[in-house]
Amino acid sequence: MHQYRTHSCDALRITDAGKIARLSGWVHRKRDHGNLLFIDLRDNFGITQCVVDSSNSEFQKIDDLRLESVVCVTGKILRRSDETINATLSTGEVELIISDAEVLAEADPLPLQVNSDMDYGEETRLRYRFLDLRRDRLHQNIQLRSEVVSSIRRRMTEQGFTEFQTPILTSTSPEGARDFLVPSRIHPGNFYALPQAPQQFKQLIMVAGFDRYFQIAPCFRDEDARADRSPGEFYQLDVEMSFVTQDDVFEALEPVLHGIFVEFGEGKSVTPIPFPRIPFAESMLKYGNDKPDLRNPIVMTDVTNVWSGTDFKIFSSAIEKGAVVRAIPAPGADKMPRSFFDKLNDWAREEGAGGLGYIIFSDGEGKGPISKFLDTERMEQLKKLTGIADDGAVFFVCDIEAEACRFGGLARDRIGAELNLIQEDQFKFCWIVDYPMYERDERTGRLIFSHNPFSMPQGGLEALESDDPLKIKAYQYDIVCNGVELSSGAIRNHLPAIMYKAFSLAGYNKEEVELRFSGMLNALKFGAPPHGGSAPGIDRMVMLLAGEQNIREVTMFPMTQQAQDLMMGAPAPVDSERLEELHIRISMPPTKET
RNA sequence: GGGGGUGUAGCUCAGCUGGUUAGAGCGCUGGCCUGUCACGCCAGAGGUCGCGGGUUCGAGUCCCGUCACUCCCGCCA
Repeated sequence: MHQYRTHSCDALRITDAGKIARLSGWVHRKRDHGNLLFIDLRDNFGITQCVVDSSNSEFQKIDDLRLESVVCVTGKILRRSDETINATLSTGEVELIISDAEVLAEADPLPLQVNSDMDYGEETRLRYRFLDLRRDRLHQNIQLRSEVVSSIRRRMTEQGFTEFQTPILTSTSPEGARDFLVPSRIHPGNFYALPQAPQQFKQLIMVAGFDRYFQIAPCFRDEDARADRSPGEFYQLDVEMSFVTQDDVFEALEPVLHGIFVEFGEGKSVTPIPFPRIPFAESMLKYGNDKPDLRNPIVMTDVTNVWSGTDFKIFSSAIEKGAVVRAIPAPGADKMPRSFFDKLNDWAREEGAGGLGYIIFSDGEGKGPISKFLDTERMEQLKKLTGIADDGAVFFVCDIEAEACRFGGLARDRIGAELNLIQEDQFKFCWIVDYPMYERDERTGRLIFSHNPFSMPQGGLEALESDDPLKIKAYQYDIVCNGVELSSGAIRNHLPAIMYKAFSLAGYNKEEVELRFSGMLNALKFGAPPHGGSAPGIDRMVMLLAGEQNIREVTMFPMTQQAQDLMMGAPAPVDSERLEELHIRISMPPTKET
């Protein structure tokens, strides 16, 4: 018989009755009846009830065990009597009658209860992460994550992609986020950087002729955390392909994403292939942002013309100064009480907007404080534009375009949630395409790259030379699911001439570009294939699939919001000898005076 | 860097308008219980009310500061 176990704690069934079995696991729960003791023994796979009574010499040893101690028990498998069957356990028709028991490891009293689904404070959970991970919910989430990653690997490989590793110690990249730096011992005063993403490497892999690359890639960015953003590190399904158009990238990724979400989505419906493609400008107009939650059926429209020149001066004079009015149709809102509209108005004020104007339609007639400013003709136009004609309400946001989009988007989310319009049982995917290549930096007035400086501008060199830079679009795209940005990607700029020109518009001269991107540029000068790719976030995909609101719930060993690992005690000071070796001297920030 | 929330027993929380000895559940320790499955019953131990200062006859409670966790803004392709 095996030293530790003949079966897992999820293996025994009624057909095993009569056998001698050996199980090892954690003491999940004890039910002590004095002379009869039940132990729920748990391992990775499940739970089996084990029984011992006081006539057994092992009784006292087991009776003394605290919860979460590790024990190996051996004994006969018995069919339970009909009244004692536990239908909630897969092993509930049998139990193990303990004849021998060996304590493999004793547990101290627990700082958090493993056998409970109670909410615990984040600090306790992170400090004792190994205990939290034993608990069902987190255990399942991490298991799911592993299965998702395996399935991604299989699906990518089947589509002809090849997995490669790229360096973790690399050079600092001038664009994007703050780098994590690693001091060089051999080169005093010089630093490696951890990759923010394997962006340049994957392009170099294409230049090297490997055609289709993917990697479950760790990415490191020294930026502040959010609920959906780990501090420090996260993982991407990093993808790059040669000789492809934007549509080829979409067609390669859609079946993988669709397949994953069908496989692990537990019956929720998934947007059929091909996913809708929504131009950036259209998304901003209709949804107020570039990561629309399409489970919300509300679509905004521009109704500036409806309000222009009316006697409602708040809107009409703002329009004269360049503001726009966006309508947020709210089907069914005519049935809501007055407090619903007041609450939304209060919320709008808290968000810094002037308020949230509205017109209520019931039986085809417009009512509400501002409806009197619209004559019949304008009212008809409004009904036509918003699709709200007989029953419902229309909310209005009036501001300069960017602010109207932003706030309208928030209001759309809010109203959709309040009216229970969100289709919770769905995964709604879309591509956002045609991002602008450049935007104006509001503080400096300078032209900056909107997204990736390595993206190919639509229209190529000609567009860069003759068009208004702010009108140039890039072959740059995001994939969005249920309002979560999963990835961004692009067809890359593989031509040095276009790269020099693209950077010069953003204020970098040829020398600077060569200095900063020598590796990349050099490679492009020796025959680079047209190529492009994307990089969906693994953590966020698993978050969506697990139905979690927080990325720490799908991360095995996360750090706190302040980027500390409470379990391992990182970051931590190091010995002065280590610092000397690295040619580093600490310069502490001044301590605050009180 | 900024704004909000939380911080009371090992854990989750209650503690009113400032007023006697700060409570409950779980866990822990001891006792009783042979068919439970969140077993039940009895008893006990366990507290720098995050920390520092202030107001007050009196502070868990009010004020100021600070620290930790968290949510958000900035930041982040």
